[in-house]
Amino acid sequence: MMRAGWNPNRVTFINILAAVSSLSLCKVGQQIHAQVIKYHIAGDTTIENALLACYGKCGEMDECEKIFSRMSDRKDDVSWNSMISGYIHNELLLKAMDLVWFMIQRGQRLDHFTFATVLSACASVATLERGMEVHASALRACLESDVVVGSALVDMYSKCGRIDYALRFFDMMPIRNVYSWNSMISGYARHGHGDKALRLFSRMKLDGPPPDHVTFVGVLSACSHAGIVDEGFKHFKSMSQVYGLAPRMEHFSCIVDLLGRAGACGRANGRKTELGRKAADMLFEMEPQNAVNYVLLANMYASGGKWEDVARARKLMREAEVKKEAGCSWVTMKDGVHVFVAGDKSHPEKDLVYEKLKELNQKMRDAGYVPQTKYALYDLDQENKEELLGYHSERLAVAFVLTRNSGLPIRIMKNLRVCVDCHFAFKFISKIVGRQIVLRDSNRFHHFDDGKCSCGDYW
DNA sequence: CAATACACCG
Repeated sequence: MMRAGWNPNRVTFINILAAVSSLSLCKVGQQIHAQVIKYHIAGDTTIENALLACYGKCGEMDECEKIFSRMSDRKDDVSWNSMISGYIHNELLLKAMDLVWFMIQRGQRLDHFTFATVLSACASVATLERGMEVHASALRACLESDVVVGSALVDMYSKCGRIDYALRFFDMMPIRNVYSWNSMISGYARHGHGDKALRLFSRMKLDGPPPDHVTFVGVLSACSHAGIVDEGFKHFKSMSQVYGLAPRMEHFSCIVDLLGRAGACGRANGRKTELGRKAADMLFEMEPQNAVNYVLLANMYASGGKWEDVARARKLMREAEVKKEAGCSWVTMKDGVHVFVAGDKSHPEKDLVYEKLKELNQKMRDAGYVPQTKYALYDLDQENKEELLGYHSERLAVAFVLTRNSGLPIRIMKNLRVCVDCHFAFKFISKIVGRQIVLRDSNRFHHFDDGKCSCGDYW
């Protein structure tokens, strides 16, 4: 266009910046920024907003802050919202919340974009208390019946462990879109209510919007969490055959997981294992650096007792040199959020925590607890295995909560899946201390009460 | 120009 002698104007730049930010092309964004200055349109609010969105998606919040402060009275709602969502996408939640708080204090009206973004932040860190405050603000702003805010609320309540509130709200919504239905179906899946998820899916097919690929992620994961293999396959087939939706990577993941969890590959299900292996191959091709795919395949074989295949999957993973995230757990107390990592010695009350853990361990052993070391995939001797298992982050978190007095359910959040041993231990702990424990792992919610877990030991 | 839903997770 420029070679042909045309000059770009603000509309050109708005569109270019939108394209660049959707691709997260940071370097290109900077070049466009330079051009914007050259063409003397850097003081245009829409252009500045597009730059904020672009830098935010590229992880350049420092640059956003510079632009934002330069904008002074040119800022509009979009500028504020872009900053908030930029902070949230870059995991700067405190800064995002500070900005929201600042907006409220200066009497600025929050719109449905702000609420949706802030609720997704509450959902992602699972802070129910804050989520409910945001809900109350949305109510005051008369945005509670907005479908975008409503869907975000359903998701927030489900991810914060209150599937009951999620359903109550879902049922009250005057208008529901595909996001609302998907949030509720995935919520049921996350809480292990496979039957309810499938029933809601049937209802959606009757009088809801047409299901999309996300709906099927929810449906398939619901089947996986509840161990419903055959019906899961039926839905997987209907996805392409009835709804014309081509299966994506995430659907193949669900299928591999479904087979693994149900232990189908050890049984007379050779064809399905074959499908699982093919699905895994496709995943490796699509994202060879994602550790999760290797773990999935290994789990599928492990559940069927195919140990040589497990070893082979793990070897593949080593060869691909993939890395995994470190595990941590956190709890919200009156004095704030406390984070723990395995074997952590950094907490200010660590002495009390370890003392409590020691006391718990003794009581657990007296009650018949034996460390489930055979499920730990470390190549270590028995003693070391027990040592490592005994100090997983969720144990530190539960011990920490128990050093403080209260009768409320103990709510613990963890970024990875709970291991067999910790799951076993938590059942004992719930009985010994007579407290309900709600553990949200990366996968789902576990409700421990009086020596039992709501997942029925299947997760 | 900003927004909500998504499986897997030593």
